[in-house]
Amino acid sequence: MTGVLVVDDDPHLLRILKLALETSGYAVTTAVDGRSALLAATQNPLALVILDLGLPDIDGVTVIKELREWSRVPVLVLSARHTSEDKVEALDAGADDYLTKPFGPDELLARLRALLRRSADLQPPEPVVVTENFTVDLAKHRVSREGADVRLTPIEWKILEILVRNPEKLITHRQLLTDVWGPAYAKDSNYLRVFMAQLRRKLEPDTGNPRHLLTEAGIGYRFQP
Amino acid sequence: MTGVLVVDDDPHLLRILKLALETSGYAVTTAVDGRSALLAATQNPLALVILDLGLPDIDGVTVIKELREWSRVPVLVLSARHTSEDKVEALDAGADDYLTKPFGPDELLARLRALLRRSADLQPPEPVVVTENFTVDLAKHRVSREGADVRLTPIEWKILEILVRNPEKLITHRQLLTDVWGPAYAKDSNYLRVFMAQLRRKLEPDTGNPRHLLTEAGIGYRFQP
DNA sequence: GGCGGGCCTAACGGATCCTTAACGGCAGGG
DNA sequence: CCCTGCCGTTAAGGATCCGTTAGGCCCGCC
Repeated sequence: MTGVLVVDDDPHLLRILKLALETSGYAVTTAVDGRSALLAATQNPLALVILDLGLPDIDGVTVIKELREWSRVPVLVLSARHTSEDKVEALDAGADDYLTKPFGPDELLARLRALLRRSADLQPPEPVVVTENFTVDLAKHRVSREGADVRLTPIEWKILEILVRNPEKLITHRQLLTDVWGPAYAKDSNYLRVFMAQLRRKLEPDTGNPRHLLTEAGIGYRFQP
Repeated sequence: MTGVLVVDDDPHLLRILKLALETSGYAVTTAVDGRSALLAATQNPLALVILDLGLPDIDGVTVIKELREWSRVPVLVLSARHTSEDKVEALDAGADDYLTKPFGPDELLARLRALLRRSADLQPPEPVVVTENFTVDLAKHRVSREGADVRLTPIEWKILEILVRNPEKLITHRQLLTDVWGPAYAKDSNYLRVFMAQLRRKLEPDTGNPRHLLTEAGIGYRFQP
């Protein structure tokens, strides 16, 4: 079964789309805003995303950019805005097609078939770790948050890399110190605390209550995806 | 070089399209009817076809179907007909996108980029890399800026080539040094800084604020298309 | 031999980054 | 209640790294 995610804040249109798609044989999941759309995209195996640009919480283009940081799923954009600038912006952000409202259901389904046909035969694995707040691309050595690149210093990156490569696993102070600074610096100092504070300031939404870079008192740190 | 075939029976529109595409860095071949279009498609290595449906000899949809019997090249359809039936027919015949006249050149180029981006996943890495400021032709060993060729020394080219072949990926100093000068020269000196300055002076519009040849302090460099 | 292009070295201002120290919050134990 | 670890945060110094320029060396070419 082909999974399709439909994102629209209009419940009426959402119901119509869901019905039309399901009668055409697709498995449909829905979302009503950008936040929940990105979350749903991480949890379901999707073959295509239909995205309305006019969302209540996040700008639709931002949703595309964030999605594109870790996924290549085809994105078909729906929008009431029909200027060239809007279309160019969405397409260059990573969308695959742009359909202006009002549209006929036949055309939507045809464009959907075209996209699915084109992307039917590719699925390369991606060395990208993603959380709801930031994404880490190990291969490209790059970390971004809310669509924007985050600049990390060499030591910050090294620490983050070690933690991210061992999700949910507890890494001791000693291991981090020797891996980053070398065996000579294995004795505890407060380098680590300083850099963890830096990392959290750059990546965590609430520095006081970290959600992904957790500390295990007296032992070490842990990365929670 | 990214080859694009443009098929249209209106010589005026054809000339406009050809010019717009060439200034964007594509290699354009043209055809004025369906017969010659199918012939041209067999003879040139193409990355994309832009096809006007209103041709004098063969019906456009038939052209798509015939083309699809042996080629998977992305097809972007132009047409004055804007009914759902026309779009569905063309898309289901094998077209990848359907753009109704009149259209803005910006939108056409954006949709073209979207199609090329999608189909680039299957093919080996592109022989031509284009940025808004300069283009690099890996195959022909040439780089041009604002239409004019840029003279690069052998070492400058080697550095640029390595960076461009790994878009957005961070390349460490060590890797650049060993790849360009050999393993013996892996120890840091400042050749690299000198040559990066040279490259930026030749390619970047604002040397002080590089937009494509980015430096990652303490680690290496990154090419941003 | 003169000449020019390409490559390496040296040096300096400026930006970035690492280290260190100091302070406050928090919990547990005396 | 105070004392003591442990952690998080901030700020400032000094060290390191980067970009840039200038000059000298080497080699091929006129």
